[in-house]
Amino acid sequence: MGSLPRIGLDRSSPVPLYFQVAEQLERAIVDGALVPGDRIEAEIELAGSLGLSRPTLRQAIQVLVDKGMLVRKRGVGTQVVGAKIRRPFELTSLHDDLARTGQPAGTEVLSCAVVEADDEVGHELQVPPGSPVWSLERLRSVRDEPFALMRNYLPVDVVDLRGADLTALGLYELLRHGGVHLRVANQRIGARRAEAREARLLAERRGAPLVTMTRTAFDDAGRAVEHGDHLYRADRYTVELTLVDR
Amino acid sequence: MGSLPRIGLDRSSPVPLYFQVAEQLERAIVDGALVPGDRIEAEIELAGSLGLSRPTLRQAIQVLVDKGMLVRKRGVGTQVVGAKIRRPFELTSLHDDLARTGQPAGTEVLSCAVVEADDEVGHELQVPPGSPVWSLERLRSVRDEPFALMRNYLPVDVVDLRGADLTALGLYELLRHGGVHLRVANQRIGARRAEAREARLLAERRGAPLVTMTRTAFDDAGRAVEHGDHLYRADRYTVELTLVDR
DNA sequence: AACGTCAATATGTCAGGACAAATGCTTGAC
DNA sequence: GTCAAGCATTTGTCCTGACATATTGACGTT
Repeated sequence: MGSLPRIGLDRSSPVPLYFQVAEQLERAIVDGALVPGDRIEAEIELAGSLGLSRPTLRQAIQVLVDKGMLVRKRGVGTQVVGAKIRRPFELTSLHDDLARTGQPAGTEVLSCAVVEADDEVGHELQVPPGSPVWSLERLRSVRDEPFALMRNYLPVDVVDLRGADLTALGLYELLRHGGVHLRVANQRIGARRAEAREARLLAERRGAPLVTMTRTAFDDAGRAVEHGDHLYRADRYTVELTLVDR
Repeated sequence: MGSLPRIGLDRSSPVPLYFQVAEQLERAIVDGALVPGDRIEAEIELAGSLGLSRPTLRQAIQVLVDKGMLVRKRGVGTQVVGAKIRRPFELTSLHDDLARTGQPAGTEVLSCAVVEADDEVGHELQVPPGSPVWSLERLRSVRDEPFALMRNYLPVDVVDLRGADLTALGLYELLRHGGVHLRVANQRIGARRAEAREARLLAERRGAPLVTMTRTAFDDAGRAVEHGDHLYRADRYTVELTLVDR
C-alpha cells in the first residue's frame, strides 16, 4: 500500500495545471510510490487540497486513464492498474526508441534520392503515380549487428532531405524539426521469409523469418507525410504495445 | 467538400449527449458526408445550434480526436483527418474480429483443462507458480484453412470454462458475459519459424514464417485475467492498427 | 512592395455548481 | 440469521462563465 507524495503546482508555468498533476501522478506510479490496487483520494477532496477545481483535476486523471495506468469506478474511486504499462506504442520512429533506451544505434544510409512514385506509393501518399517522392533506404544496427532494413517514401514538398544527416537524427525527429506534426499512423505488422538481398544486408540466412511493418503517417492537417516499408530480424526485434479499452 | 448532416439529440435517452453527438459525427465521416479536410463548425456555434454547452460538445469532439478521425488546431478550427482510419486496434479477440467481417470462422478446441502454472504463466497472471490455471488451445480456420493456433491461460477464479462452448463464443466474449471487464492489455508481436507440430496443425511446411503474438490482459480492477501465446500463418494474417499521437 | 501591427476567430485552460447513477456499507424488518 | 431497503460515497454528466493563446488575414507604415 503506497501513498501519494505531495503534488506541487506552478501557476506561473506555461505548462497546464492538469498536465502538471498528471505528470506527477504518473511519476508516483512509475516510481512505485503508488502500487497497483492503491486508491487515489476522491476527486473533489484531491482537487480541494491542491486548490484546483474538480474539472481540472478530473482532466489530469483522465490523461492517466487514457494511458491505462488508472481506472475509475463510479461509487468506488480511482485505482492504480495492476499491469505494468510498457511505454505505449507512440508515434515515434525507431531512432527515437533506441535513443531512449541508451542503445548506441548505428545507421547506414543505403540510398537517398528523388524517384517517381509507383502506384502503391502514390496511393499511400495521396499523390498521383509518377510524382516525385523521396526514396530512402537505411540499415539500422546495434553493436554492429544489423537488425532493421527500412525503406521510406516522402512527398518532396514535405521535407528536403538534401544535406540532412540521417545518421544523427531519426526520420521522425527530422520531420518534427521541419515543422511537421505527426498525428495519426496506420500500421500493418506481419512476417515473411528473407529474400536474398535482404538476408545479405541483415546478415541472415536466406529464408529466415522477418518481421514486416508497413506504416503510413499523417500530419495534423491530415496530409500523408510518410510511407514506410520495414523489415526486422525476428530474433532481434519485436513490437510491443499496450492497448487500452475505454 | 461535404457538409455535416443535421444532428438529432434525445435528452430522454440514457446515452450521454456527448456520446450521441460523437456517434453521429463519426457516422458522417465514415459515410463520407464529411470528407477529409472538411472543417467542422466552431465549437461555440455548433454547441449553440444543438442547444448544448461548449464543454459537452467539446467532449464529443474529443472522442473523435482520440480516435484519430478529427484534428483540432487552435485559432483554426477542427478538421476531418485525411487518413482512412482502419478499425482501431481494440481490445477484442480474434473471434470478435472475424465475426465482424462476416467471415465464417471455424474453431477447433484442441485442449481445455486445468493445469499448474509454470513460472512464466504464473508471473504473467500474477499468481504463484504451481497455481491451478485453465489452459486452452484452439485452432482457428476460415473456409477450412487453418491460420491461427492459440494457447491461452486464465486463473481458475476468473472464469469457469467447464461446459463453455468456445466454438460459438470467442474467449473475450465469454469473459464479458462472465462479468469481466477488460481494460488494458500488453502485447508483443514478432515472428519465428514453425516447429513440426505447429506446422502440421497449421497445414504449413516446417520452418515456414509465423507471426507470433503474446498478450496479457487486465480487467478494470487491475487483475491479470488472461495470458495468450498465439501463432498465425504469416501468409494469411497481419496485425493492423492505427496509432494516434495526442 | 515589403514588413510589422492589430483585430477577429477558434481552440485551450480553468473555475464553480448542480444533479444523476452506480457502488458498498449500514440498518432494519422478518 | 438472512435479506432487503436506505444512506453515504464517488464518479459521470452537464451547465454557465471567463480568460489565455495560437492562427490568420486585414490594415497601416515604412
